[in-house]
Amino acid sequence: MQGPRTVAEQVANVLREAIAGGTIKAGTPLRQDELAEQFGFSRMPIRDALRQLEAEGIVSIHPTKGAQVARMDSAEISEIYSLRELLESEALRLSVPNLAGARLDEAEQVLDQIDAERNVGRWGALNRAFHLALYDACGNHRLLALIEAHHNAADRYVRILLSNLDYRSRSQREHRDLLAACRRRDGDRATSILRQHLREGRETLVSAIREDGLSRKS
Amino acid sequence: MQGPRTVAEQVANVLREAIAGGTIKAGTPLRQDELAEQFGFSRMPIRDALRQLEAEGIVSIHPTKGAQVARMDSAEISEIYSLRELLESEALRLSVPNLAGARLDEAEQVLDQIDAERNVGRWGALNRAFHLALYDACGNHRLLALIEAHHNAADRYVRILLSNLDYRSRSQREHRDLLAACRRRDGDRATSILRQHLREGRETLVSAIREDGLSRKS
DNA sequence: TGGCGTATACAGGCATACATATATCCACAC
DNA sequence: GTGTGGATATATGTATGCCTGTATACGCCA
Repeated sequence: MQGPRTVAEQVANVLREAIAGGTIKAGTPLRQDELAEQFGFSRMPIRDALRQLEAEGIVSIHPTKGAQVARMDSAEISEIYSLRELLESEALRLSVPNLAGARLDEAEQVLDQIDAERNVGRWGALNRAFHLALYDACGNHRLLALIEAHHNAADRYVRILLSNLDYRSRSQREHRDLLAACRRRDGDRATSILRQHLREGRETLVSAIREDGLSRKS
Repeated sequence: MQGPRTVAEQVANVLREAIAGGTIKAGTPLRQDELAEQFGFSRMPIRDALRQLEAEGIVSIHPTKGAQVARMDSAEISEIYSLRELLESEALRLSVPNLAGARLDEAEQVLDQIDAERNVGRWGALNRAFHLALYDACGNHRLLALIEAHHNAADRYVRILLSNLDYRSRSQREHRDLLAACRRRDGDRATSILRQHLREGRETLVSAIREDGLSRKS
């Protein structure tokens, strides 16, 4: 696994992280000239990067009007969480019977890291790593790719969730319950916990967005 | 609804149709300057078009190695059909209670068009139109977008299916059964028919690909 | 004779330059 | 004073050229 081979990929990675971390807010116009100057490259690789991010649903591009960080209202958040529930419960169901013990140990280590991690910015990535580790043995690469894409799309909102300490500790309890069910090879129980986990995440997030007025459509 | 606003979109549409229709076979390298000369434009909009098609999973791009029409082996076809089963049965389940009678009439007209249509190239689009009409009232735009994306990705293989007259007549019978269940608002029966419909499609396609040796991985 | 290194050719990534579309603002007419 | 039309500015879309990386083939050395 080697790093990005093209400038466009590097730019896409930096922008994705900046957007997920909240450095660049939703609705911010992403001007090609501006970004090109900031990154020290020409507009071409920036164009490629923006197209890639558009495909990931992180930015939206309108011809001749340019790109901006995709705005999401609570309805879209809700849609993404519904899809996560559908996709991830299926992946988990397929994965549990094939999950190697080593993979479960890895997942547990990730949970310990989350408990120990003090840098808020890392929680999003660790949270994703935990979930993906459990689905890894599902045997459907495209399903995994879809799940990862939806994690990316919702990442900056998940980080809002995780910055809430109450939610975070409850989330960790559910994570450990989920892991235990996987160790028992109890796929039904595991998917049930996962669905509940995601439903709570959606509800917490939607109400947080509603009251903070983060929701605005273009 | 206006046509493509940029050259890149036009090129992407033409390439997508050419690939879906079998004019450009799987594994064919898509060279930028070659396509640029054929289309009469420069390489830049062709690059943009290829990036977009890559995002749709129709072509695969490797840095410094260029783009080629994505090869799919029977395992990937199988993955796509599993995802279609998951996504479309959920969409149908959500949609059935809200389906307007007018939408069902439209779907029925599409079925009549399929029976009447003699141009094989049109069947793929009509088949997609029928399915999407049934899911239209599911209320989740992202789910619909995912379903449409998977239809595009598998389109050229679905056309192989539909060129088989036996499969096509059986498919039409299932389509009409499906429509009838929707009219009765019997969501459970409808999703059951849909799952069976997709499973048969997958099996027919996988065995057809296996014996025709269409499957080769890069 | 076989394997490794180098050279050459080809294709894609990136930069620079030019064209075009859209939005905004100002002026003029009603 | 308001509305409309045109001009201008700005940002994106497109064209072209150069550079770099990779693959392949040939030659040399072991």
